[in-house]
Amino acid sequence: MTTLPAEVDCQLALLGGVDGLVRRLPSGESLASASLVHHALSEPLRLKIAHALAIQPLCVCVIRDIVGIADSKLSYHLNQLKKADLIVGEQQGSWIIYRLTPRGEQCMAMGYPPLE
Amino acid sequence: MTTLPAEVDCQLALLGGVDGLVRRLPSGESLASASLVHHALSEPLRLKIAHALAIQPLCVCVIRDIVGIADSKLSYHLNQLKKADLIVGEQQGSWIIYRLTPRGEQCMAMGYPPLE
DNA sequence: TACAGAGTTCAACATAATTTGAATGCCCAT
DNA sequence: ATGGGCATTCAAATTATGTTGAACTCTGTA
Repeated sequence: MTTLPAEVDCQLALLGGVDGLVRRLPSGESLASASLVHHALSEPLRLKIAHALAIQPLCVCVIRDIVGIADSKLSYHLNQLKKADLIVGEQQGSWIIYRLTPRGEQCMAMGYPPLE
Repeated sequence: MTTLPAEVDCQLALLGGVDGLVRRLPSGESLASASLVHHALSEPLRLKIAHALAIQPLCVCVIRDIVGIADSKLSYHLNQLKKADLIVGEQQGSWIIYRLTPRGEQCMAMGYPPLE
């Protein structure tokens, strides 16, 4: 009598048991960094903003027209995207123009997640 | 005097203004569905579990050994991944074996997000 | 039937994320 | 140097999410 289902036990043995499998997983830092990106895009509002910026750079007032929310709320969400290094804002005259960072471009270009 | 920064205004005009840009964005449903996936993977713990299941199907007790958390907490997070349609559990004898769904496979295979 | 192992569920609690509106900062034209 | 437009910041209130441990379900076995 084994202590695990055969299907699991057998494949796991080939990897070197639980330890072997664990060694093939991304590091804690990689997981933490990746989960920050997921978190930033886990709000439909922020995802929409990211998609809009994937089309072209935009100033805050146009983004506001696109998503239809109050300024302070928008600032909050732009900040979340900034913290994940997906967007940056650059002052131009009295406007601030947001655009995707290189990382943001890469992320948006992957077409992730795949459609259902 | 324009009411928008030239860079933004000019490109926006080519798309048909704000309306034109909005028409090129994913639908509300697409955004909602995509954000569910991001949300499910926005916790390092859940992301780790997804990576482990990308290597091979596993029963709950092995997943517990991998992530080192209490049963009830693990159940909660497995359930979050299930709700996003990334994993499924199948009873086999006294164990439940979790594996990635086709959608989960697709997502994990994309190597998203790209490394910093 | 009764028991043990494998997982889940539940409700109470703790923590974290989001919303709101008022106050503020910055830039530019007058 | 004042005013108006554009945008951010802050603290308070709300809501969403995650954690905990005890109770429960289900399966296989004696």
